Amino acid sequence: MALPPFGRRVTVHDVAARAGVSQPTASLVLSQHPRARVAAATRQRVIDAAAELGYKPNVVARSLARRRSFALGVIVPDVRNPFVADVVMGAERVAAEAGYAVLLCDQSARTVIQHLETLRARQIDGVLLDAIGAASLPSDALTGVNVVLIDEPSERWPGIATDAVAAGRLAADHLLSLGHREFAFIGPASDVHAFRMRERGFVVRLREAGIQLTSPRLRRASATVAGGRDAMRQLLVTGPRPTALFCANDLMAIGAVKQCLTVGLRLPEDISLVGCDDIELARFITPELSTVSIPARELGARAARLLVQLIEQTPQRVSATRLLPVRFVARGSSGIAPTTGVV
Amino acid sequence: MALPPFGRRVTVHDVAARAGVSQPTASLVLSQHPRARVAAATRQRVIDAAAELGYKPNVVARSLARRRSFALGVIVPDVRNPFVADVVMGAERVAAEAGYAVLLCDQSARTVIQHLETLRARQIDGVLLDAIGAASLPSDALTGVNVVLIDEPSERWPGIATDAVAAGRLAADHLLSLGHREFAFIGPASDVHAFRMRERGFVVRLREAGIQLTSPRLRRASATVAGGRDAMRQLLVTGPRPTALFCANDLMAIGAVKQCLTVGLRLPEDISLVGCDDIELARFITPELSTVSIPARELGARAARLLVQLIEQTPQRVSATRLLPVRFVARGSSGIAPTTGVV
DNA sequence: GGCACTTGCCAATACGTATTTGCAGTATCA
DNA sequence: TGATACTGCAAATACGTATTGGCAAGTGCC
Repeated sequence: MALPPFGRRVTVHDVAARAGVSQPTASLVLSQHPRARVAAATRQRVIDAAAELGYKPNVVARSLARRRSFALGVIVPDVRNPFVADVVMGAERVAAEAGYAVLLCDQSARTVIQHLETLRARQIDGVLLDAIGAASLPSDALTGVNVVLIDEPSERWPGIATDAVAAGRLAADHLLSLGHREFAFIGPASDVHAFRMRERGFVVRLREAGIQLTSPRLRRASATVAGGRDAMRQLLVTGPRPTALFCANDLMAIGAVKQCLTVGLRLPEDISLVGCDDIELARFITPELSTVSIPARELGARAARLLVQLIEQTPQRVSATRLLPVRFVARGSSGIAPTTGVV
Repeated sequence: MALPPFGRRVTVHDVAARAGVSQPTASLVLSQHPRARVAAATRQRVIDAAAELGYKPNVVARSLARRRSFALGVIVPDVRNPFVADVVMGAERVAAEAGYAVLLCDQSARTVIQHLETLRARQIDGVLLDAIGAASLPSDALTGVNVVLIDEPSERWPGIATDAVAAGRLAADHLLSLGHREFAFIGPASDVHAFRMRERGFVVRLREAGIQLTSPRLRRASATVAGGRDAMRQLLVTGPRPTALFCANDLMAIGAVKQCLTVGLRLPEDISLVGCDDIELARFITPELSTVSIPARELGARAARLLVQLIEQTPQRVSATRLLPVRFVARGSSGIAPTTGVV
C-alpha cells in the first residue's frame, strides 16, 4: 500500500511493495516475459499496482541491464535536403512504431566517425547510414554494430537502395527520345554511391547511343541548390551550350533551372533539364521539373524495418541489398530538342 | 596489466585494474571531477591506462548513476519543412558541441504527448519544442522537464522566438508602400503562435492603414506547398482578386506562386506575393520570393544553447523569451500595385 | 611527541531493471 | 508413503558508473 515519496519517480520496487511481491517478481511480470512462471493472481496484482501507481519503466536502467538501448542512430549528410528529411521521416515513423527512439546525426554537426563513436557509447542498437560513403570508412568503424545502409549497395552490410543506374538511364532515355544529342551532367564530387551510379547510368546509356560525355560537360559541385546554380553558370560559359542536362538530384536541378532563367534561357525550348529524387518542390517550380522519382520515405521506412528485424532476430544475418524501383516523371522542364543547330 | 576478455567492452574496472587502483578512484579521475582529490601520479596512471585500453565510458551506465542522459529531445511539427530542418540542424550542432545527443521527435510519427512520454522514460535532460502549441498541452505534460520553446513566447517556459508580429507588419509595410489596397492572407489553421502573430501583425498593420481584411480573404490551409496552392486556388475563384498576398510561410507562398502561374497570372504585375521564413529555395523559384527573413538556424542554435545552460546551471531559472529580430527581403514576387482597377 | 588537520585512497552503496538460481510448497505417480 | 517433478516466488547477482563516508598515512604546529 506504500506510496513512493512525492516527487520521486515510481520504480519497480514501489510496484512490488504495493503488490506485496518481491522486486524480481514485479519485474518479471512487467517486462512481459512470456515464459515467466507467475501465478495469474499474482500477475494481476502486479499489473494493477503498476496501473494504480502510474508506473513507467526507466528505459535507461533497462538499457543497462539488457545491454540494449532501444534506440537507433540515423546518420545523414544533411537534413536540410528535403529528400533526406523524407528518408528520416520514414525511418522515424517505423522506429517509433517499433518502440525505438531515433538519434539524429547530421554530418554538419560532426564527422561520421565521431557520430559512430558517441552512438556506440550510448549502446545504440543499430545504425542507419544514409548515403555517407560507408565503403570509405575505416574497416573497424562499424564492427559490432547492426547496420543498414540506405542507397548504397554493399556486400558487407545489408541495405535498402534504389536502382540508381536505372535512374540515370531513364533520364538519358527520356532526353534521347526527345531528340537531344548535346548532353551535360551536373553532380556532386563526393563518392556517394547513389550519385555515382546515377551518373554512370546516364553516361553509359548515352555511350550506347554513340554519344560521349566529355569532361567540360561533366560538372561537379556541392549537392545543393547553390551548387547546381554555380555549376550551371560554369557550364554556360564553357564551350558550346548543351541542349539537355541531367542533374544528380533535384536541388541541383532547381539551382540549374534558376541559373538558366537568370541568363534568359527558355526551358524547355532552349535547354531541357532533368533532375532526380522528385522532391515535393519539383512540381512547384516553374517550369515543373522533369525528374526521376525516388521513393524517399519508403526508403527510410524499409531501412528502419530491416534494421529492427536485424536487431530483434539475430539468427539470420541478411546482407543483401534490396533494390527499390524508380520511375521517370516527365514534366515541363524537358522537351523536344531544338531544331536549330547548337551555337 | 590484465587485459579485458576479447570482445567485451573496456570498463572502468579494467582501467582501474591496469592502473593498480580501485574502481572508484579510476572513476573519479575519468569523470573529470575537478574537486577530485587524487595524487597527480595516480591520476596519470589512470589516464594512461584508459588511453592504452581505449576506454570509452558507457553513457547508459553513467546516465543511470547520474540520473542524466546527456540527451535532448527535439519535438518538431515536420522535419520536411526546410525551415524546421534548419532549426533542427542549428540545434543539433550546438547540442553535439556540448556533448548532448539529439532525439528527433516528429509529430508525424507520434503525438507530442506520446513523444514527451518516451522522452521522460529515457531520462532526457531537456526538450526543445518547436512551434507545437505548448500552451494547449495538458498542464502537467511538461512538469519536471527542462523546456525551451522555439518561436512561441510564453510566461511559463523560457524560449527563443522571433518577432512574428513584426514579420507580419513588415510584409504589410512593404505591400502598402507599393500602393496595394486589396489584400489577402493565407495561413495554417493550427494554433501555432508564430503563425498567429504573423497574421496579427499583418492584419493590424493593414487596419492602421484603414484596410479591413475580410473573411473570404483570410484563407486557411495546411502549412505546406500543397496547402498554399489549394488555398490560392480557392482564393482566386472567390470574389474579386486581391493584388497583394501574404503567406504565413514560404512553403505556402511557393504553392501560391505556382497556382498563380498555372492560371496565367503574372507576378508581380497582376499580383504581389510575400512569404515568410526566407528558406533557401525562396531565392531559387521564379520569380524570386519576397519574404521576411527568419534566422532559422540561429533560432535552433540559441534554443539549444539556452537549454544546455538551463540544464547545467540549475540555480537560475530563466523564464523569459528572447526575441530575435527579423528583416524584410524584397525580391521579384512583389511589385507596384496595378493601376487598373480590381476586377 | 601529542594534537589537529589534510591528503589520498578504498569499501560500500546507489542508480533501476533484468536474470539466474535455489528453496520451499504442492501435485503426480508408483 | 516415499521419490519425483513441477510450480511460484524470493534471494542474490549483474549491468557500468558515480558518490559518500571513512580509514590510514602524512603534514604542520606548539
